[in-house]
Amino acid sequence: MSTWEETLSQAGCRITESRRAVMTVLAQAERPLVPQELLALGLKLQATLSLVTVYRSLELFEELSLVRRVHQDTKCQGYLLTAAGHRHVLICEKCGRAVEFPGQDDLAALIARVEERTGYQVKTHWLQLRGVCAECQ
Amino acid sequence: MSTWEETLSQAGCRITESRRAVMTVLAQAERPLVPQELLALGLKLQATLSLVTVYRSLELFEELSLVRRVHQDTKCQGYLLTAAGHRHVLICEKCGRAVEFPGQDDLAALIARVEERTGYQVKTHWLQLRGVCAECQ
DNA sequence: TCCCTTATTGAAAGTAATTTACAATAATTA
DNA sequence: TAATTATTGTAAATTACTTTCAATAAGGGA
Repeated sequence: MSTWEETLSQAGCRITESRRAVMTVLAQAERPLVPQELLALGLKLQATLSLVTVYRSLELFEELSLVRRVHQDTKCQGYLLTAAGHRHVLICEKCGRAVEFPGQDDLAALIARVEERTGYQVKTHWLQLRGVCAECQ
Repeated sequence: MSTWEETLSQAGCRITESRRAVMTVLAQAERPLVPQELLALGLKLQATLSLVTVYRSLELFEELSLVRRVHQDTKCQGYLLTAAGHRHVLICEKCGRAVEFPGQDDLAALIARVEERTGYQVKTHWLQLRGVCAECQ
């Protein structure tokens, strides 16, 4: 039983073929995928998969922090598997390939300074880099 | 003639009542607004304003860097006036109020390290913080 | 100041994205 | 294995956004 299946079980959710298909596609993807893409790829694994189920699966996975939403300048909506302990995303603007990297400590000082300046209490942060990957350069 | 009007003129665009209404609403807002909200508030200033024009104005303003798009967890698409020289946004998760802050230098070291590790060449970055503002604490 | 050019606008229709309703199906637990 | 009920797919509904096109109004020049 893989990690995500345990997470689902513990949350009282069922492990279905549809969810398995969506998860498998996400696990094999190396760039953020939109619901339509997930459907197209997922259909190869689960012939009866529907777009509605893709949306519902993503909603559930996101709640359980198994998946993260990646935003882009114009269109938002790309989903990526959450790599444990890694928080930030770097996307290639040519091929779309995404890698995650840690970077919490680097931001600690910045966040402390911002809190002091603004009076806000910072709860979460969200950093996304965009560039060109080694192969596309 | 205000700054944004000059920017528009120099780009060969006309200063219209509709654009003025959208800009005025944005200037008075202290949190990111979605197109629908901009329409509702803008109608008080320009009775014939339409949603289509709100979309088109935002598109133009964004091209000219007068306005920036802010992304939120679920709903994407919120627009905020660009504060000159400031790059990052901090949003209160209770009242939605947003403040901007500089923070380029802080990230330079992080970005350099990520480039080295991943082989990517980082072009742009995008940082958004979420927390609770002084009044909502 | 008035006219002329043409960028800009709103209405309406079109397309795409996302959500909801509901009966049928399949995952789990006893 | 049977019973319970979460989950699914279909279809329809809603929302978000874009395009078309004729009417309007901004602003440069007479």
